[in-house]
Amino acid sequence: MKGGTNGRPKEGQSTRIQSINREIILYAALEVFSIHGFRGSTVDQIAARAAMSKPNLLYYFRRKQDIYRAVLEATLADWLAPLAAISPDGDPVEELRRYITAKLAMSAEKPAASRLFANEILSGAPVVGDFLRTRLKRLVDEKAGIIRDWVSAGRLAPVDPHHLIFMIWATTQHYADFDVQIRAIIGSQVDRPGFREQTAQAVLTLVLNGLKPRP
Amino acid sequence: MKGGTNGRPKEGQSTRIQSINREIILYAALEVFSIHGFRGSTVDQIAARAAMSKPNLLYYFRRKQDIYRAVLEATLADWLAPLAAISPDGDPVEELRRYITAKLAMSAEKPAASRLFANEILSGAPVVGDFLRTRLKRLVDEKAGIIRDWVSAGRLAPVDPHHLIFMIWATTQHYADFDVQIRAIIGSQVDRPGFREQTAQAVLTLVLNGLKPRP
Amino acid sequence: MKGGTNGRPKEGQSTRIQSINREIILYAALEVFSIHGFRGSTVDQIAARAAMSKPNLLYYFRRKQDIYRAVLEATLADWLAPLAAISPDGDPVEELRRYITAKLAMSAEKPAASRLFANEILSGAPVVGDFLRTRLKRLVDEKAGIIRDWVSAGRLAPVDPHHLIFMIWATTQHYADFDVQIRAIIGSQVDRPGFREQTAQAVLTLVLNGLKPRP
Amino acid sequence: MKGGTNGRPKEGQSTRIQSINREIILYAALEVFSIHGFRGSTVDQIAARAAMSKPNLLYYFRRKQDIYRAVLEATLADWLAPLAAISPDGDPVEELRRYITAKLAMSAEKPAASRLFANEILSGAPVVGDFLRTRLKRLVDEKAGIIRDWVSAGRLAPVDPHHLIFMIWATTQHYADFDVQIRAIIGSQVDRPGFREQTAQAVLTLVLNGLKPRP
DNA sequence: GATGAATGAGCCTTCATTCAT
DNA sequence: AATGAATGAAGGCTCATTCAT
Repeated sequence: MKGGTNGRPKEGQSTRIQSINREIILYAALEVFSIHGFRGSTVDQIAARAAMSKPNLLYYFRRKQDIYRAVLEATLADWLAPLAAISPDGDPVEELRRYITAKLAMSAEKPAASRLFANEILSGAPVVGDFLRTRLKRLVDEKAGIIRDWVSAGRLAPVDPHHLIFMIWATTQHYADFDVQIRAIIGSQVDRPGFREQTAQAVLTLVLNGLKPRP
Repeated sequence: MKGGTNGRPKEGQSTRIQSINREIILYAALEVFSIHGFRGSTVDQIAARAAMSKPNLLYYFRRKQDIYRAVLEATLADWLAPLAAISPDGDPVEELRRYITAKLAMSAEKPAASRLFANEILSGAPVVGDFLRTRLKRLVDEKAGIIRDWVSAGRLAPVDPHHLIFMIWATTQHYADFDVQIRAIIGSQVDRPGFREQTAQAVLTLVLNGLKPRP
Repeated sequence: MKGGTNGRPKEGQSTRIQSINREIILYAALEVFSIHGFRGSTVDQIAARAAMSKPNLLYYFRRKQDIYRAVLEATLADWLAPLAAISPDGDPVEELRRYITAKLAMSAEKPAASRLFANEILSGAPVVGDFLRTRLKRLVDEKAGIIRDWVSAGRLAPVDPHHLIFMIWATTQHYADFDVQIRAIIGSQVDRPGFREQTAQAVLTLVLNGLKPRP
Repeated sequence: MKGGTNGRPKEGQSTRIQSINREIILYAALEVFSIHGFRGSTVDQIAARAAMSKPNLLYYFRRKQDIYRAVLEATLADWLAPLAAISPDGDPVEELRRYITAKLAMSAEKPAASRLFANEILSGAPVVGDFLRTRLKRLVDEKAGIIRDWVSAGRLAPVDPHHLIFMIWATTQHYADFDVQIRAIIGSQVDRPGFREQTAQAVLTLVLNGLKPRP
């Protein structure tokens, strides 16, 4: 019997079925936590979504918190990737266009991840607080530096780099986090084929050119 | 000749102490619900914040749901006001500037209200769903029409009106909803005196002028 | 201010409005207790039926138990009267006929009283237990003696007096206590004008003559 | 692949320990409900009697109502059996003698069941109301028809069949429902060995022969 | 690797009762 | 004589977690 005295799966060594089940659980948990938040979600709900008995689920993750933490961590990596990709060597507008497009794609493809994160932050970031203050801050500050340089070089309009980043986050994530509201207002056209491209177009135009008509 | 079921305060007539306590409760509930969401909040927490015994709190609002609904409704009115104020007769840029400024002010002054709303939407809008599909949609569609006219007249750059409104919502509310994250990244300068104006400046510049340097 | 230092009404001295309100309360309490029993009834229900505020009701009867006790006691007197009226000097059949008729009349006119009593006994007679073991037992034993004498004298068929009394109680009270069941079976004819007389006729025939055809 | 909401035992399949515990609970619930009625009983009381923790009890029956309903239904079958056994082909007096004897036996052996039923009816039959109006009514009407035929054939004294049935119910159940009162009056002789037979003797004599001395 | 059974803690809500006016 | 306001003590039910198999 692998995995220690009580057969509970340790990370590192894991059979095929173990890692499969972990995936199933994490996926189910994401769906549930992203809607109801940590306290509003129940282990039962997650177990039901994972088509698994509750004790079996707790065999893989001993505590509700553990599942939550695992889902969040699995999400954070994806979260950082697009921002990390911004390079000081590219063309400023092109780099930002790519970043915005990537974030919008994530919102469309993994809305649950975005909502999970939003919920966590709204609750005061009890779990990812540390991450925000350390890794995220470092990364953001670094990229803000790049943007500042671009502005100094006259390659971007004079904007505060941090506010720019916040604005991009807000705008792109909004389409995932406030999906219900958007649907309530513009209806099912959200599900039409071209909607994503149209959205990207609108957001990019706005962020890059602004509202004032250019001569 | 009363004959009520429990001497619970009747709607319509209310004594001084009643309306005071109602206010206290709603204020406390806003604080609690805005952080933990509906399911994550407990009546105990609210009662504690209201410095009131739990049964006394339930003397004013029979059910947790009733409190939640009342807080939300009290919030929605404020919510609509700035958008409703956009007038077709004003200068487009000026009207939008005023709108954005007003929304940023609300985010700064009543962040809890914004978070409460965000939580409700994230949970699928179980309570305000109807409101979104009716009153909000009507109002947004009306204002979108105004913006469309401005664009047609060449007084605004060609933008999709709905996406513009979403973008403004996202950006302005972000400062309330993701406050914790913003603080984690740019630290306590959030609390410095001029921060609000500086934020407004940055957002307005971005939304109005865009990123690309203007010649 | 009559009635002592705190104005609570003492028995003995009472203003007109006080005794009126007491009556109203007792009447309302009878209706409620007779259906839901002591524990199943709430002061609220009684107050609502009495068209009175709860604190005002408790101004007259300090505790729920007090109301219950008062209603029961008010009922017991009526309860005993018909049995007490059985006289050793009358004709046996005539005396019993009168008794049965009187009990049936009470069932029809004051079904709630009968049900209240039934509920109390079903619950183990926590309040009237003493009464049963003392006053009621004395009275029943006395009347049983009379019946026994009648039997000895050959004026009644040889029956056990106690069982006879129980049977009369059971049969007559049944029409009040199990009213719902009777209605479910024989429907609304219960409310037809002649039903009471018809019932009396049937019960008397049975008790007096029995099932076997008489030659 | 279970995926249930809470690992609550499914109907249909049940392990040994499940059916044992269900029995224990139903038995305990019968004792409690029969004395205090539905509203007057607490899940705590039942759990205590069943020597089980409250949540464990609720693991088997999710709601207090479910337990109540289950106990009642388990009782109703027994309830109908003796009446259903009356056959048109037997001797009328003999059939009724058997019925009365059977009902008295049930009262003596399962007094709690009788009291449970009495409590339910007194409360207005909120749960068994439907049963009374359908299955019970059908059965009673059928048997009433048989009795009516017997009367027509001169094999029974002229009695109203429904009132006869009510009288038998009343009389036989009285010994269970009003046990406390009977004990208060005739004391502990209730527990003496021959009491049951003596009661049966008395009731049968009365119902069959009536009070008037036969020549 | 999986599940049925069990439980302590907590949460929403009701209710009898009291206090102050 | 009456009522609005307040509260402690349950009571029904849920839920994360553990135990045993």
